[in-house]
Amino acid sequence: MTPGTPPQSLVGIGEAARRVGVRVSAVRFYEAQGLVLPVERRGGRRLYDQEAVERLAIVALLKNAGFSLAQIADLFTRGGTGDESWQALARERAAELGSRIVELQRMRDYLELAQSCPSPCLLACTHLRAAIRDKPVTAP
Amino acid sequence: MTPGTPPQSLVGIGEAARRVGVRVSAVRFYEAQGLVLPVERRGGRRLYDQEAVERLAIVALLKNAGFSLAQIADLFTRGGTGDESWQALARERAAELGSRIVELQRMRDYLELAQSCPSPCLLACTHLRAAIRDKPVTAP
DNA sequence: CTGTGACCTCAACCCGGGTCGAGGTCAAGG
DNA sequence: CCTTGACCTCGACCCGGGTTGAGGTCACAG
Repeated sequence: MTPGTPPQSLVGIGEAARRVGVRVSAVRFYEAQGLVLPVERRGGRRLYDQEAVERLAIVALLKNAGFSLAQIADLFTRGGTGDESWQALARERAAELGSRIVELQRMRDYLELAQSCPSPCLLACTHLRAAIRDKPVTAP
Repeated sequence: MTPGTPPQSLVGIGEAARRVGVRVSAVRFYEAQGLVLPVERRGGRRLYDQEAVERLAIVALLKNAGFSLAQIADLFTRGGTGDESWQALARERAAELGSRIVELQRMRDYLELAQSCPSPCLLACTHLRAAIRDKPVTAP
């Protein structure tokens, strides 16, 4: 073996899934969707190196952040330059996340206000009523 | 007609849905799930008053904030006092929302960093790699 | 009287994102 | 030798959250 190449520590699908915190079935599913690949197969079995496990972890991370599998695939398959670069897409997504965050913050604020509301039912809570009156409930 | 009772302005399901920004089919679906009810039916047709439309709007709002229909139903059907009060549940949900917000903020920060990353592919982006190394990628 | 439009019910279907189970292969250990 | 455990494939199934379509009922306009 060429010197300087350590054992690489390949792991099976079970171990890979465990490390990333997803189920084995999900890993296979992601593979079927083209999101992740084992570095190699030995006797039919998938083997993952550090790189591949990290890729899986990135999928899990993005998914957890609310991206759909299709969006993740899109991020992965784009090139690094131009208008259609992955950076451009990342910018878009970051902006979307930004507005999502603002929405959630408003919601959290309402819920916190609501905690000190004496109404016997959430539906009677004036804070929540206020929340919906802020929005285009009664639209154009 | 008793004096002092204005026409109440009842609207049909189409108008109610339009005001809240959801589809008619979704309104019926929510009704089937017990989340919302028309104030009355005339000749089989659902009629909604301001109150009912607001309730629908609250459903839409909560859903948009990431609550499942079951969670929303739970919020609605709880009483106003004690350990199982809707306020208590609102507190829990607010806390969950809080951690969700933090996660999303981290993700947004990573994506923003990533925009200035020269890698030809997102998978090579060191910022994102950093993101996953912060987490329990390689677990216990 | 006949459209047209808004509404009704009910069952079937769709999509995303997986999960499950049957039936089979392999390697290592007792 | 035989079991055990981890893995394989493939097709069926599940759940949430709706959407669609067929077939029918109204009310009002022309």
